[in-house]
Amino acid sequence: MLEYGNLRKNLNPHVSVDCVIFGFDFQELNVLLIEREEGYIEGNSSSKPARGALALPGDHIHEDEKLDQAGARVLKELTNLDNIFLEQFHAFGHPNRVKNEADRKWMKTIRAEPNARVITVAYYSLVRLDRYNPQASSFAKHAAWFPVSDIPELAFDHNLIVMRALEAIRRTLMNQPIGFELLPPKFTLSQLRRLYETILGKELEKRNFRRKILKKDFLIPLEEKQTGVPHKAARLFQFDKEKYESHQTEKYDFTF
Amino acid sequence: MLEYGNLRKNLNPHVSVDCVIFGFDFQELNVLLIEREEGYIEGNSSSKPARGALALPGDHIHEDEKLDQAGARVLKELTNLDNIFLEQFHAFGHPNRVKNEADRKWMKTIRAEPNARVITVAYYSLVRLDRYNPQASSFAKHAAWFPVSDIPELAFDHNLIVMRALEAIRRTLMNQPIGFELLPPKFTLSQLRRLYETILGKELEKRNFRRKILKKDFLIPLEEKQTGVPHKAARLFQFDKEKYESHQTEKYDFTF
DNA sequence: ACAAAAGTGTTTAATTTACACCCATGT
DNA sequence: ACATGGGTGTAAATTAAACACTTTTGT
Repeated sequence: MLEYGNLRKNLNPHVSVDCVIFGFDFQELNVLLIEREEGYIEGNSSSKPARGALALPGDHIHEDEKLDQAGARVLKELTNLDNIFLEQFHAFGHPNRVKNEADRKWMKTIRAEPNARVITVAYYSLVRLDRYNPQASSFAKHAAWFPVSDIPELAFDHNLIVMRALEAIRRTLMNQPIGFELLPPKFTLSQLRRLYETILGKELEKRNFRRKILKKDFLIPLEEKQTGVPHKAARLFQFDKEKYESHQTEKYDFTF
Repeated sequence: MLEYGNLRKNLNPHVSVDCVIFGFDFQELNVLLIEREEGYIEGNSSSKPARGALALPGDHIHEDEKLDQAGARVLKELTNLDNIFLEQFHAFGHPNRVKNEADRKWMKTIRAEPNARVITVAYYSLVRLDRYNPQASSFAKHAAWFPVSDIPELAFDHNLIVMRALEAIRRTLMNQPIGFELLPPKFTLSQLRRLYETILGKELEKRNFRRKILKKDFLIPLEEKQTGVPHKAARLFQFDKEKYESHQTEKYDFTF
């Protein structure tokens, strides 16, 4: 259980982690943001968020905690999910990144050392929306999904962090099959393609995409089909992580 | 000028930067390591480095300094070079990363807070050996190049950091033309190919490499040739950064 | 003359691209 | 019946891979 505000012990006031949690609703790529409130957990969630009242989920690290653990803890506290894809992508440390007036005012209410310079280590995380249960966590009423195409103004340098996370996920998407982390275990090839199109911001030709991705040989075609759709039901596939990892082979190709 | 040891002010004892500085001598990829000595600068450089006496160049950040600035400062102090390729690739923060006995003993002699947990933000840097002048800096006699194929045991978690830097440079080498940062302004295609072969640890076919890299259209062929080589002199080329950046176009391709 | 690396082309296979129609399902 | 997305194949162009001999230079 979390102790909050100035009361928390074993907390390193100089280093934090922030998580850019992505979710895909088959239409858009979304980021989970929290509405910050005085007192961290308690507070009235009914008031409209003021300008800059939204932020990435994050926390200071504990003194005896690895960075990845801290990231996983933040994710767990917010979503109640374990074993979620989570990858560090950049550290942000501008000397004034937590020093603007609005942010400082808020920090004074919740931080032991509100004037300290804070370096943050940023992670991006991929969550299947069907796993995210807003009831599961005490933070839930403070968190909401925002489409990446329309992120509001955020606290600190969090808009920058979201942008960098997007760049990181786009880069990685083509080099590692991370897209599956955003889809349910069984999915259609069109859903997969739309995921790629959404993240890359680019249309992909249906037949060619299908051929390419199936050639990779880590997609297991199921006998199952979609149901309840007002058109021909699509075959469902499963991602075979084992197969991917065993077939994994270094490949070098100039892409510049 | 650097103030050292416990006397340094404005220094953040919780966060450091470390630089993995790569250099290419046309044979091997090398890393610049420093021999750590009590008192940081002063000390006898004639004694043999003891086990674990080598480390990556690094320093704590200053309170008013950006992370990238801190990295550039470390590089500058060690090599007297400005405007060098330098890229952050990972933050390391294991709670015990600076807590082993040998390391702690040494830290007590030079650090204001030897017991503090230190998160380090790691950079890799690419330096042309012809620019590195060992006379230029007061650290020079403490620094030496080591081939990446034979890195000795290093302080802290620096062996891990070097490994991760190598992975990062290999990944980036095929996606961005960073290799040129390791070569003199004028180079032959064989030198360029050997650079790629060395970093990737893999032979590349001469004619195909030549065709591929020339098609990229950012190599300017010069009228000049090599001299003093006991074989047919090769044509020299220059990398045209402007041209690269203008031709720069997003390209998506599955490489998994 | 010899050793050593430079420079050059072609053939074959694999991959990429562009493109259009019928099918199955729910309303 | 109609609207919606599912599913399929081919031809042409491009790119990748494999491969060997002649040239130039210093010793």
